[in-house]
Amino acid sequence: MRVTMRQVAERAGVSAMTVSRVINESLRVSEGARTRVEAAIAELGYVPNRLASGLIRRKTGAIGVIVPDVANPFFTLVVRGAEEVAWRAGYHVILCNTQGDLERERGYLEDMLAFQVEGLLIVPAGDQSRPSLRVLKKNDVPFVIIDRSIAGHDGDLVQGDSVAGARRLIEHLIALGHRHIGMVTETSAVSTARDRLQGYKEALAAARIQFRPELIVEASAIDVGAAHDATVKLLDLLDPPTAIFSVNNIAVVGVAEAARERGLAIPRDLALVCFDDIEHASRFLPFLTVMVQPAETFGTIATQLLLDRLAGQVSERRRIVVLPADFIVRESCGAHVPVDDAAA
Amino acid sequence: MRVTMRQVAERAGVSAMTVSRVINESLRVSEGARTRVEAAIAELGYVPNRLASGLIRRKTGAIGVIVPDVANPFFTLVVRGAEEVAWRAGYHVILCNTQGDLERERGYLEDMLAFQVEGLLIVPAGDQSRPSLRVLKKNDVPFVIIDRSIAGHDGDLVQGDSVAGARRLIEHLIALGHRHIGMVTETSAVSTARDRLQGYKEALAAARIQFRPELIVEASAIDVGAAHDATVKLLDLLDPPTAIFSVNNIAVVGVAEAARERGLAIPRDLALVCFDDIEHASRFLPFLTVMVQPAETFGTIATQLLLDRLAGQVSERRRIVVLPADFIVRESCGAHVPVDDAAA
DNA sequence: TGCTTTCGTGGTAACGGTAACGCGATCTTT
DNA sequence: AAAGATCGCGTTACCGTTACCACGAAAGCA
Repeated sequence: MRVTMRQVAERAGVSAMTVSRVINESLRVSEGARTRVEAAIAELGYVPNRLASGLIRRKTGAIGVIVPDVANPFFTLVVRGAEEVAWRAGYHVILCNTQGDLERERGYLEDMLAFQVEGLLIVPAGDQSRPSLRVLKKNDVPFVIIDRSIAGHDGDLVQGDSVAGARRLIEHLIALGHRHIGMVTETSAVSTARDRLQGYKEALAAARIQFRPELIVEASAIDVGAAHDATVKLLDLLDPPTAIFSVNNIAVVGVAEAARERGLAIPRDLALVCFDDIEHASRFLPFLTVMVQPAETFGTIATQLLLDRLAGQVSERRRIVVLPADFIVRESCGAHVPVDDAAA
Repeated sequence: MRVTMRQVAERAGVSAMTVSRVINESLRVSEGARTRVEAAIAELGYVPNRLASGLIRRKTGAIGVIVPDVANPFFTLVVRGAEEVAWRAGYHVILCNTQGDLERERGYLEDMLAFQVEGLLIVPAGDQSRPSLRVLKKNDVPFVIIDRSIAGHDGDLVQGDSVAGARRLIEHLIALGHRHIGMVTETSAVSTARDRLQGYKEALAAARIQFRPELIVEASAIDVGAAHDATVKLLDLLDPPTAIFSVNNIAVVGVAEAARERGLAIPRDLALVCFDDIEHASRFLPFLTVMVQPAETFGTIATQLLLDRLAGQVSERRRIVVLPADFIVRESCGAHVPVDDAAA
C-alpha cells in the first residue's frame, strides 16, 4: 500500500492539513512541526498523490506531447526541446507515440485528456487528425500543432517552410545538371509532403523542366522498407532519375538501401538530397546534402506558445510561427562547394 | 471548464452511476439508457477523468519509463519495445528523460510515483541511483532495471553481456594485428562501462598484451563533445592507439569527429569498434563494426517482467535476463570478412 | 396468486488531497 | 490593560469517479 498523507500526519503527530502546508506553501508552520513532518516524510518515503491534488486543484502540472515516431531523430529533437522548456517552467511532459496511426493518435489524445494534462503539443498524423482535435476544443484544452498544418484548422502552429526548402534543394540539383529528378514522398494527407512536392514542381517550372508524374512515388514516412520499395520502382523506370529527393530523413534511408542493392554509388551514379538530418549519423559521417530544420527550436517555441496560453489569456486567436531551414551541402550530390550559390 | 460525468448524466436523463456503467463494465444497462448516454458523451465530447477514477480504483493503467537520453537510438528502441508490449496489455507509457542527471532522475521518479504509475522501467544513471530506488520499495511499486545493474541492488534486471561483448570486439582488433588499442569509456559508476572495460582487459590478457592505463579515457556518455575531447587526448599520446573501442554509440560519434579533424581516415589510419548501432545511420551507410544489442527486446522483456509482477504475485524474489549481442563486422576495422572467426 | 429471483437504476460514502474558515493563543498597539 | 492583529493548527466540505448497498419493477416459479 502506498504511503498517504494521513500516515505522515499521524507519525508526525499533526493533522493532514499541516503536512499539506509543509509540502506546498511552507507558510505558517512552526519550526518544530515542520521538522517532524519532514522527518516523517523521509522515513516513510512519502510521495504526494498528484491524482488527488490535481483533482481538487484542477492543475496537474503536466503537458502532453504526441508525435508520430519518437525514433525519428527530427521528432526526438522536437521532444527534447519541448521537455527542456516545460521542465524549466515547472511542467512535466507526458510523451506518446502514435506510429502515424490515426486510431492510436485518437486513443492517446483522449488518454492525455483523461490524465488532465493542461495542454498539448501535437505533431498530427495528417489532415484526418482534425476530428480528434474537436474533443480538445470542447474540453477547452489549449494545444499547439507542430510541423504539419491541418487543412481547415486554425489554431496555433509552428512549422517550417517546406515549399521554399524543397525548391532550394531541387534548384541545387538542377544547377548540377540534373533533369530527371525523382521524389520519394509520403501521403498527401501530410501537409509537409504536399508542400515539398509543390516546391519541387515550382523549381522544375522555373527551370522550364517538364513535370513527370511517374517520377513521384509514395511511401509511409514511418517505414524504411516502404521507402526502399518505392525507390526500387523509380530505379526500374525505363528512364530512371539521376537524382532523388527524399521527403524526409527516414525515407532517405530506404532510398540509400535500394541504391546500394542496385550497385549505384552515391553521388557518382545517383545524387541524393532530403529534408532533415539524421542526428548522430550526420556528425559521424557528414554525407547527406540536406535542408536541416531547427527541430529542437520547433519544440521550444511550440512549448512557449502553449505556456503563454496556460499562463494568461493570449489575445490573438491564432499564432503561426514559420522557422527557416538551413541548406547544408555535403557529399551526396557530388558538389562540396555549393556551385549554385552565385545564381541564388 | 471540462465536461464532467454529471453533465453527461443530466443530458441523458440518468444518474452519474449509469454513465459510469456505460463507460466501464457495460453490464446491466438498458439499451435505451445506453444509447442516450452514448449520444450525450459524443455531443459533449466527454472524456472520463482518470485522476478521479484512478484515485478510487488505485489503478491508473500507466507505467513509467525513465531513461538517460531518449535521443540515444539504443534507448529509443528500448522505449519503443516497452511501449508496444505495454500498449497491448492495456497500459500506457509515461516517458521521462534524465540526461543522466541524478537529481533529475530522482525528481522524475517521484513525479511518476506522484502520478500513481503502477510500475516502472528504469535505465538508471548509475550506481548512485540506488537511494532513489528505496522510495519505490517503500511505496511497494514494482520496477525493472534495464541495461545497467546497480551494485548492491537485487531487483529484476534485463541486461546484455558487456564483458563477453567487449572481449569479442577487442579480440577482433587483436586478430587484425592491433596492439595499441584505446578505449573511450564513461564513468565507472555505470555497470556497462565497468564490464566493458573488464572485457577489454580480459582480451588483452588472453593475448598477453600489456594493459596501459593511459589508453583508457573517460567521457560522459550523453555528450558527443566530451567523447571528442577524450579522443583527442588519446590521439595526442606519444604512442597513439591504432584502434579505438568506444563504449557506446554516442561516444563513437565524438571519436569519429576527432579522427576526421586530425585527418585520420577510418579504417586506414585508425580502426574503430563500438557497442550498439546508430539506428538509421547503420542502414543508411553500414560502416561501423559493432556489437549490436537487441535494444527493442530489452524493452519488451523488461515490460513483460513488470507486467508479470503487476498481474499476480511472482514467486521468485529476483529475475535476471541476460540478452546476447550480435557481432557485426563492417568496414570500420578494414576487415569486411571477419578474419578472426576461424580462431574464435 | 404469492413468493423469490433477477434486472436496471439510484443514493451514499470514500479515494487522498486542498480551499476556506474557525478558533485559541500569542503578540502588537494605543 | 483592553482591543485588535497575527500566528499555528485543526475541522469541514469538496474535486469527479466508483464500490457498495438498496430498492422498485419485471420475470420466473410453485
